[in-house]
Amino acid sequence: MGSSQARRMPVMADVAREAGVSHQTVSRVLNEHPNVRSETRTRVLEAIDKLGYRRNLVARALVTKHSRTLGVVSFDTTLYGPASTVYGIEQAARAAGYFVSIVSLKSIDRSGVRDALDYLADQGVDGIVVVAPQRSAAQTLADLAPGVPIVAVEGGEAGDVSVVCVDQVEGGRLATEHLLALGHETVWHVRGPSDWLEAEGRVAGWRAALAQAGRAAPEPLAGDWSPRSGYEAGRSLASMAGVSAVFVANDQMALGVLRAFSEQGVKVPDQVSVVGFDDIPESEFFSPPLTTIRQDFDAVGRNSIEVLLRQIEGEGPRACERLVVPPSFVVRASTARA
Amino acid sequence: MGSSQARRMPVMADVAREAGVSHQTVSRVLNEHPNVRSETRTRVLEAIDKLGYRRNLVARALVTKHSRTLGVVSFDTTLYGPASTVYGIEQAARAAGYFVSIVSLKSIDRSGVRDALDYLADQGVDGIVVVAPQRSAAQTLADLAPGVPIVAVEGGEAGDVSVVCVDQVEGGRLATEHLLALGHETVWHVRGPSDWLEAEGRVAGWRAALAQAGRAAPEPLAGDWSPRSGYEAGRSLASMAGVSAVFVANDQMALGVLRAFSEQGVKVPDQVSVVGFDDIPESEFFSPPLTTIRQDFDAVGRNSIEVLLRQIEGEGPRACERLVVPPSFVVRASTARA
DNA sequence: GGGAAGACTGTGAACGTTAACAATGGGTCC
DNA sequence: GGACCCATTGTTAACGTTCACAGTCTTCCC
Repeated sequence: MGSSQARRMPVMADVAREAGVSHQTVSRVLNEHPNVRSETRTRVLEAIDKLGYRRNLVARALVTKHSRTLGVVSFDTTLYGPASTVYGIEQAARAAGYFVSIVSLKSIDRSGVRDALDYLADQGVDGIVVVAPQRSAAQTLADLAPGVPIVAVEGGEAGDVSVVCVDQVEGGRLATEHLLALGHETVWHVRGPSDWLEAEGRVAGWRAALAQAGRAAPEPLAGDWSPRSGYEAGRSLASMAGVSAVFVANDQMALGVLRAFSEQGVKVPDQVSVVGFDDIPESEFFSPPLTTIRQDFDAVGRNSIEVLLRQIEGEGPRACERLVVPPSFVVRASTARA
Repeated sequence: MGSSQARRMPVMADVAREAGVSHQTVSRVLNEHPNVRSETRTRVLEAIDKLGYRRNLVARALVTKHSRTLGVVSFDTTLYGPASTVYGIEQAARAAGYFVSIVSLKSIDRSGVRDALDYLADQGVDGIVVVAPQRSAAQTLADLAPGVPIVAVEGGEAGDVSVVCVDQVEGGRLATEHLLALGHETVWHVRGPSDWLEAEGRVAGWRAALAQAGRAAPEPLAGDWSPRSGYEAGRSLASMAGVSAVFVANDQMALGVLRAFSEQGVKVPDQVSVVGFDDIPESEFFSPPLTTIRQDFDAVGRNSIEVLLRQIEGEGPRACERLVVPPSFVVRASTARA
């Protein structure tokens, strides 16, 4: 207290003077260069401590050309899936000593993704993770400003860029096979928006399972991931005859379906079985507790950072990896024998 | 295609040469300095375009001492509240031309917050928003590395640092008064963890409303925000006599309470009325749809950036602001006349 | 026509770090 | 004992931008 603007932050030269060495020796101590006499090292360390010196990472980044910052582009981090993935990414990145700079897109159009990418590249990030599971986003990645490594999460086919994703097709298949195994004649599906690769994958898994069992696939009902859209789909389903099993593409919509059924007096699981997707923390406490497919978002986040760092730090030509995380099945009380 | 490593990025000097001016003139064009002949400006702009030049923000930050990056420290961005707040912050920051660097804490202890703050300060952020509504976090902010402006979201009393928050006490009061107005003798409360300021505020509002109406306040039941803890509290409440109205400190726990009541055959709202807090997207589709207190996380995010920027860009002594966002009341179907 | 004000442009020096290279000193090996 | 190596340290020059200041060229006024 006292001086209005504490005297200027000490720099490396100040530490050097204090310790009676050159600034380069200070730099060497900071960077753990092996060839520094241990007595010198302690002297420098003491000086650093005494002066309260902190290395200026901006200056460092300027000369090394590495910011130790990773960029994350995501769509609507308010949703549980993206939020969890970003969280996993952030944890993994920090553990690896990287900062995380984030851009949340409100809507995904080609130019939005491109802008976000440019924006992050300008800032000098060492690599970028794109959590944007829409087809439109995935395509944009192909023709990106080169030079900065990229990993796509849930990124579809991926011509040129590495991808980490959950096996959505397998998830859809698991859900459907479970319902079929319970003796249901066929399985209805409330799908996610058609622009989303995840939605497509789940539809594909559902179709495949039905086809394999030789059952007809009813027309899927369209949703937009929101509980409301699930509710509306639920009302439609409740009014239709012969619906005994529904696979809903995410837990939020499943909640809406459950609500609609409950309003219409349709008992779950007595009259209709319902399976969701995601396993959000709430699912276990739905009425009834929801049987669902769990995605390990944490693993996705961790893996994407691993792949990205391999690209950043690795030598040689950038191999384009594709890493698939398996989903798992969580049985609760919303499904029953037909 | 072709060169394995595209030739080095052009720098300002390259643009200058191309346009036949000095590097300083290029800088002036980039920074929209008024005294540049418009013909010169176009020439520079063309050169920039032709070369595909992009300004190096790291070098710029080194000399200006401003990174145009804001730090965000948050606790568990997987929860709806923090996620929404961070989202609002990010949108507002980007709109103001700032990058956002984020640190998500797994648990909040004094040293965790301090480390996060140091970490961000090292990176050279121009300001920090701390979304850490625990008392322990709030206290740490007081004795922080000075020099970098800070705003606390949901930060409690705040000796020295600006705070933006939702009026939790008012929220608790609204919920309780609503239930009292419906004719309930008293209102039970499932509270959040005691370390959280938000939990305290809601308890205080609930107590105040009961006291004002001259009613006795039953012992609150402890929860940890999770649906499971709500479920357990719900089981206790279901087994107790004379419970007709419950104010639950967040929607997730309210879901657990609803589930427990449903299992025990307690009808909501016929036998017991329930009010939640947050208004998460799911609440509208609970069984029954939940009456709750809505927090405008978006406004909180926007306001916190406004306050922070005022501190960063404003001249003069840093005024310590306190901005309170009012909660609003959402009536749905989980409450009824006693 | 002399001078001053202002518009426009250029030159050199920061900013704080790491990289590259040079210098010193002590030892080892033959 | 001289060549050579290695550990340790210092010196100088980048990195790519903005800032401070110094020009130059108009223009305008008396």
